[in-house]
Amino acid sequence: METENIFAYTNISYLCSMKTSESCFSKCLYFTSNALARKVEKLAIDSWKKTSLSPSHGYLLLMTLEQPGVQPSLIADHLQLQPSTVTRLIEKLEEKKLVVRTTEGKITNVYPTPKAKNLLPTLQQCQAEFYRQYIAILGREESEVLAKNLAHFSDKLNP
Amino acid sequence: METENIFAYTNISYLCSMKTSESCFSKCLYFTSNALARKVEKLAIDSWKKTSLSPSHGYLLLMTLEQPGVQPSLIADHLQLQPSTVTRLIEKLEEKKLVVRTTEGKITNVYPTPKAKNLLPTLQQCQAEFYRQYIAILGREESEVLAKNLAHFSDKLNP
DNA sequence: TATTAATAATTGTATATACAAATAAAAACA
DNA sequence: TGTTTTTATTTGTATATACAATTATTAATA
Repeated sequence: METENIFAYTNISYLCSMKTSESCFSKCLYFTSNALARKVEKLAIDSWKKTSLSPSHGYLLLMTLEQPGVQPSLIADHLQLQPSTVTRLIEKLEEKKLVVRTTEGKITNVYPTPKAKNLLPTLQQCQAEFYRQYIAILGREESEVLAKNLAHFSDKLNP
Repeated sequence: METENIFAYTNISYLCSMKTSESCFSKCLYFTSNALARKVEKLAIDSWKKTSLSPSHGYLLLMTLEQPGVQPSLIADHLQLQPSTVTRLIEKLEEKKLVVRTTEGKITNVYPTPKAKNLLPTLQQCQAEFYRQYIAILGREESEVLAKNLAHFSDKLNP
């Protein structure tokens, strides 16, 4: 396949004179996707701060509350994380006495503790707060379209 | 501000029956942006494998080749990474004898070594290869629009 | 039924990244 | 000129994440 290098025009003075937003890197999916993810992450971390949980932990905990006994493999699937990562997240929630695990054969089930159940409203608040925040900045319609787009392109890049 | 919770409809059976791509999380920027970034990252890692450098290291090294003496702060700016992260990346490249640092006062300059200069064609190849790969999967036009979009929304989420 | 293959989860190890604090130098300013 | 503020960089520390290998269990199959 023929492809010119979009970065071929880069040279010292050019790069030097650019603002970040016009950098050649801003045309590159590697940087744009990472930068966006990090900024969204930051927003999410802020929103979840009052629970002293990271967004991943928060969402995982929500999953166990919505679906007590949920299996790590399903969690990994929905949160789009590796099984090993999910194990680590669960371990931490277990330490905090927010979930318990039971294992039967090769199947593990994750259940929320009463402490987690009490936390549910706060968790939902955090989730809503996060949503509200990015909506406020990006716009409702735009946010929805963006998320849809990201999901679409993400799917195309499978696995 | 009034905002209904887009996730409010989630419940056990619903979540259970969904394919990942229709999960409520696929409407959430947190997951969509992270998932995309990770998949793009994976593609990039593959493309850069032949240099045994991570994409970040590769791009940083390219910057020093395009602009010998470039300062960490400018690198951080263009690569959209924290200064501390850039320091760590440079340290590693220094270990590999690919860059050298000189410090005068508070200013540090990063220069590519001859070894790095020899590597330039390979680096450019990797960059082009990465570009070619995602173009092949996502389409040229689509990729460009996507990157532009990501940069746009990323900007809006500043700082 | 016995063997093989697939699946679920975990553990060991490595990575990139960030934040906050520290250091040091330069610039602003009073 | 002396003091304060800003800037550039680095260090210490913590995090999330991943990959590869391992364990254990279940399912498939010959």
